[in-house]
Amino acid sequence: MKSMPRRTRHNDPEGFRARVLDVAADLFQKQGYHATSIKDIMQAAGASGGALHHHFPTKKQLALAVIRDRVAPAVRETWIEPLRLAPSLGRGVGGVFDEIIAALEGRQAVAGCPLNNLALELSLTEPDLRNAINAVFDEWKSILIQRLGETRGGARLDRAKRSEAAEFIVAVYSGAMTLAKSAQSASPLRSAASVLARWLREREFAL
Amino acid sequence: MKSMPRRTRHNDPEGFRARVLDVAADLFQKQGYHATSIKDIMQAAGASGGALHHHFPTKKQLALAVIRDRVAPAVRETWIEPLRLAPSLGRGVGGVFDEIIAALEGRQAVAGCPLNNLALELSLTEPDLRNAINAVFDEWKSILIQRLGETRGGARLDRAKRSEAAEFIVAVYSGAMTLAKSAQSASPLRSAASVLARWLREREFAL
DNA sequence: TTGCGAACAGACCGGGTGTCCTGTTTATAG
DNA sequence: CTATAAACAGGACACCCGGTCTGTTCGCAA
Repeated sequence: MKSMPRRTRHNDPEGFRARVLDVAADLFQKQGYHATSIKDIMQAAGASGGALHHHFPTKKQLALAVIRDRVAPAVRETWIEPLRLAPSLGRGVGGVFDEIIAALEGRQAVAGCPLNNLALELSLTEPDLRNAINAVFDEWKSILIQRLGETRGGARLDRAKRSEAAEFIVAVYSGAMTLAKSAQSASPLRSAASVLARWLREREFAL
Repeated sequence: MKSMPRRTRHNDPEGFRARVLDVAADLFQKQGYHATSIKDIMQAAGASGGALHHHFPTKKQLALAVIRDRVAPAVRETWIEPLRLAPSLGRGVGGVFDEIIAALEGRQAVAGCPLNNLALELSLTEPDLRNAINAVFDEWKSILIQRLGETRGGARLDRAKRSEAAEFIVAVYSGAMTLAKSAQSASPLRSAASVLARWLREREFAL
């Protein structure tokens, strides 16, 4: 059990861990996993090699923690929860796209979806990381399948067809973000959002 | 001008260059750019350091050549040309998906789309490579826009809307391939193909 | 045949990689 | 207060990275 918080504390493993994960998640997204050295992370986080190694024995384990404790929560926060709380699926999907596009226009560079980035760089060579990444995609798909079932059009479909539609929505977003990163522009996301919204309406998946 | 081909030739710059590009394209796709060392390439191609450096002074220039001389032609061969020659856009898109899915099932691992892989790993940090990658995406979009204009549904759209639809198709494929690589399964591609085919039909983009 | 530049071989370099190890400090339980 | 383990510091480690350098061989043209 944790003791009461002390005013003056020098050893702060949780704070340290959080700082390192923040920095690593940021650098992994901006530079990629292999292009980021642990020295980069040490310097950006103000961490010593010993401390880093104490909390994350290997770079791979650090990446796993980044996926579990940073990337997955980020997807939940920007996609899954808004989808769960939205009044309708159409509003939910549209709202998420709008949020992401708005956030993108505030920045000067399009870094892409962190889940996509790590998925393409690591899923083929690192099975452990692939599983962790895949779990997030599945969670994402699940909420879409669920909410799809509540729509007029979705109610007409069996589970397999609903799964198809959910996968399709995720694919549209992932692909549009890939194009956006390559073009360094939010425009592909706007296109995708517009076409996808119409698709949802026409198939009666919107409400 | 090239001279007549000799029987016994020891210096074979074109053959050497082709071998290196083949090997590099393969390793870049299977392991990623940063995870592939030039030593890996030397060993797999049976090339000496001096020869490699003579043809490709830096790793980045090798990557650029891989994109221009291997990745771009691959996209042209698997996507652009079939699209150009297809009797209709719907047949074209459907046929390409079928081909890719069939090719995937022959392999034991899903390595993903080489253009996607390189785009996400390099486009943010290497502007030169990003431009080369982006050019391929544009070429891909162009043929889609052109053929879209020949369809009943596409003829009703202005250039901007046609561009939106073209970007959408590319995004669906890219995203589905990302999911396929992450899941190590062709199933997301099958889902995407099915939903996309219906979308093309309903919007009268099929023929 | 000879001259010469392109094609290639292989050693070499400085710097960086991820990981480990030896200490030292800190917090807490007894 | 003392014992003990966790939290941290920082250097050492062996290896590998991308790139360069010098030297040799080849092909062709004069």
